[in-house]
Amino acid sequence: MTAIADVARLAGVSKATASRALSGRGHVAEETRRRVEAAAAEIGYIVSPDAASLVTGRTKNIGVVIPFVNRWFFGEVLEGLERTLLSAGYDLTLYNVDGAGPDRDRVFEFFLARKRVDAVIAVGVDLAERELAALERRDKPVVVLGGGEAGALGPARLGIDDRAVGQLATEHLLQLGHTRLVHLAGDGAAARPLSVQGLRRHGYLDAMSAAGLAPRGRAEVVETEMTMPGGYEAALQLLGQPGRRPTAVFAASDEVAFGAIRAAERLGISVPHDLSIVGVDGHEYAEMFGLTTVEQSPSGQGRAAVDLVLRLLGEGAEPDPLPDSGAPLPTRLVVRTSTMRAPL
Amino acid sequence: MTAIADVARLAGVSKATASRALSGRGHVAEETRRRVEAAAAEIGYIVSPDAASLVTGRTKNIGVVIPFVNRWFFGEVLEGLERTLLSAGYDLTLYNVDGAGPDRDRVFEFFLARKRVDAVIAVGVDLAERELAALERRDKPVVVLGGGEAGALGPARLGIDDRAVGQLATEHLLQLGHTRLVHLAGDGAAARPLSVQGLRRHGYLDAMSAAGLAPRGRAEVVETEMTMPGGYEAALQLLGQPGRRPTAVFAASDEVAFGAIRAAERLGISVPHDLSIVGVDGHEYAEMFGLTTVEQSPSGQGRAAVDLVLRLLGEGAEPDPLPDSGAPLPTRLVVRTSTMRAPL
DNA sequence: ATCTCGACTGGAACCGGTTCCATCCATGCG
DNA sequence: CGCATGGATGGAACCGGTTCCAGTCGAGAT
Repeated sequence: MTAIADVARLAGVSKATASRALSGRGHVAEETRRRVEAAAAEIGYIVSPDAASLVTGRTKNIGVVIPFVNRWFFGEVLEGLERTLLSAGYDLTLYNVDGAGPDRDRVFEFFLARKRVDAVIAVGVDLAERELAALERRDKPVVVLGGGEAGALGPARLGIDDRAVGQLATEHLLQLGHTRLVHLAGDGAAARPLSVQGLRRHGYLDAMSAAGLAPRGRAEVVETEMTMPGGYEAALQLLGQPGRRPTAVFAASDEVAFGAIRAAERLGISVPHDLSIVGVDGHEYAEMFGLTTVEQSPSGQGRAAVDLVLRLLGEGAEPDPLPDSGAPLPTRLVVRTSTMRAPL
Repeated sequence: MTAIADVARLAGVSKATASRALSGRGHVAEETRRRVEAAAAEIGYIVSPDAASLVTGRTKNIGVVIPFVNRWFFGEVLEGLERTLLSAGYDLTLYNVDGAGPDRDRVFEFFLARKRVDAVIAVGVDLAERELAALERRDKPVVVLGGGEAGALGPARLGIDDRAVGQLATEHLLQLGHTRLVHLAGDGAAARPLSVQGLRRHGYLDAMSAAGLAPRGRAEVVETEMTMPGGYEAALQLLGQPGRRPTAVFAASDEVAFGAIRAAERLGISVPHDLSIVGVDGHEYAEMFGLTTVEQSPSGQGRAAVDLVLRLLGEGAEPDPLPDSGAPLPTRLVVRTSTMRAPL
């Protein structure tokens, strides 16, 4: 119902002219345009995106692959993506994919391979060669946000410098005079050195050895799920044992740090007097917890990813070839009350 | 590239037959089907959803309108929706809309009005009359999950019985002998009695007056944002004042409860000895906090919403007209260590 | 042996737009 | 004044499928 032919008839013009008038492409007399627009408004006409994309080959729809929606970082990124895409007139189709498995294959080989999305933004997922190849074959631009090897060939990458983040957080603790540190790392930090958690761990180790600590890998690293309960359990374990406790903890994410703070309190260990804790993310709740953290802006990263993908799609009149590509997104240390000078 | 015509040519059949073979509609000889499928596989053919939906009128795509993605309940619902839709072969297009404003209008009047989604699932948003009408006019089924008036006309509704939840939580505290209760309600609980927070508040008030408490509205209700910092600030305020403190708090959500627990600890008030706290949601972190709560299953609700919407779209061979419609989704009280008998 | 029926297949219309191409016409210029 | 130029418009092809309709053919019924 209410196809463009109806609009054309009502306005007394041809389909071709109606299409030009409404889409703004090509030459249409000002008065004709007005007539067509009036006709369209009168019968409540809205273009069929299907029909349009069938011929233009563009869907104005971006596929987003994301492993979690319920972790703060990912949720923020998703919101940033959505808002930005929406205001650019794009739809966002969500694919919640984590780990491997048939579901994941189905997403890449069927859902994303169809002509329903113009491009793909992958947030915090390591794309397999095969998956990338499948997308490239249908030549869909891919933007990867977070994790992975920066500057590698293949898809456009975007993200903070996680290794620098690990260094920065660790150096903050070292400068406060701490020498007994522990890193609560994310699962798989050692096994996947190029993952977010792997890079943060690497930065931690760098800073430690630069400070002359832990020459033979004695710097402690404990891996745990990057959630609040993950941090809680790990810290309970770590701090509950008798013997020399660490005086400072670098948590791989703010959520882990929250859990650690709570565990410390539970054990009667005062933060920051007995234990300094630093996280990374700039979580919404960091202020409430008084958490010192390395802030990043996930929603800003979402925005940046959209800007990049739209540029790859040739939107926005191509202001420049491809600017500042490669430069990591900004982070900054925010000192609150969870860290202090080490006890003598 | 690689249209169905190519497949047909390669298999030596007509487009019509190729289409029938691949979609499984109509009669095709077994051997022909095999040939067509082999041809499709050989050239890596995948149907164009645009072309298909242009003629069938169905997009196999559902629009989801959700106000937050970064609150636990909503994130879980979203995951549930996504997983279920995916396995039914549907895409999920996300519209992150909260409050009012031009963005919201744009979503309803443009994005959702186009022929790009078959139906709409609205999670925790109050649809305006006008918005509903716009969708109905393009006859798109609408399923509303959470909030609003149950059993009302218009869109299909689905959700837990929030009033009963409020009652249940409150009765738990009353049964433990508490008489000085406070309800940490969500923003707008009093102003919008049919919202989730409004109904929970109502249930609380019901239980209180049934117990003979607060005959003249003396039952305390404090409104705050339904987040952890929201609960933290409100509880700090509430518990920090001198004078007779409440001995029990019913928090409108687990996140609020977590904030309240933390505030109490900060003030040196022991939970549960000095203060009992009960929440609602069954948050992933509830166990870690030892929080007594009224559990619901947001991801299960997402699943249920998808089932309902697919039934409205006439999928699944219509097993029954419309079963158990109207029955609220299940909840249950889970007692942990944040509540105990009132001090004498 | 003829008729009927139903499985199987191909031709062609159609979904709703966009865009190429040709035509028409009013101007600007030599 | 003739002609090139370019804006405005319409006709028609096309994007890639699905589906209606008609036709063929073999098997079972009469």
